[in-house]
Amino acid sequence: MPLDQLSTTLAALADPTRRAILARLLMGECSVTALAEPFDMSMPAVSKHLRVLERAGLISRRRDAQFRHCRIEGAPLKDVATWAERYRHVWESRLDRLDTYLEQITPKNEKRHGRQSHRKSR
Amino acid sequence: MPLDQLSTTLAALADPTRRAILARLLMGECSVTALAEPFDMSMPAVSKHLRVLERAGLISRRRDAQFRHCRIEGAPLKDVATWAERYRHVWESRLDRLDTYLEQITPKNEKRHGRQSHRKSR
DNA sequence: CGCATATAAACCCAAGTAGTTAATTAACTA
DNA sequence: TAGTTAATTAACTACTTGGGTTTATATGCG
Repeated sequence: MPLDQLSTTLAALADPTRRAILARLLMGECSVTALAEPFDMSMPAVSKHLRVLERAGLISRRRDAQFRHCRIEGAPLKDVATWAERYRHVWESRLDRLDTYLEQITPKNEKRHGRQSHRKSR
Repeated sequence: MPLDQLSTTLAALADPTRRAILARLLMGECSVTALAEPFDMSMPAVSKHLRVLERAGLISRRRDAQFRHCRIEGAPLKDVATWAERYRHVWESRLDRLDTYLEQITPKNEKRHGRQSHRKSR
């Protein structure tokens, strides 16, 4: 039930066809037919993917005669990058145990971080 | 249909509950019960979210007595950040090149059809 | 052993998604 | 005006997902 913007964006990106469409749009605007060409898929299927991308704000469309030209929009991608950056230290640190990281920010706490009062027995 | 790793990761992240779980794990390892506490949701529901996160490689679990401690894993998040970086110039360049391209194919009396205008004088 | 706690598994259900083909709208062209 | 092309909408099927309950399993303790 992704109601928030970031969830909508990530859901839209969680499909290889849609990411391929975005990659194609990196080269410039494109009509729907041209976008559909690389895929072994009917036009309506591509059209639905485009609607998902548009709803997520990842593309915009404009009419040009009988064509609809699609264009990539960067803002939601920036949100994704910004969100992921929060976790940079997780993949950059060589720590085997995040406990060590925790101790850096809460030095006096010897307990585990759960709020339950059970003590470990080993 | 996400068979590839990145699609699986993005699908797992496209849920606010699961992102909240990851944010919580940023503070350190945590039992399932402690992770579930902030959510108005049954334990099995949380357990399912954890399974999705684990399948995506975003967390790992270890048994500790009757507890399962969850730990965040950074590698898939790095993949997301790396993927998004490909599009950095899209959100940083304010689409100068695409504007130029647009002007080539449509004279300046064309009308925007949908969203906010990215047209700017520069 | 018997009970409590922690978590997972199995099953149901409603809603969403991804694809299809067929029909429809919109715009150009002759 | 009719015909062609571009793209979307409609109607349908199959599958997945996120939630719920209920049941099962594993561990620790008295």
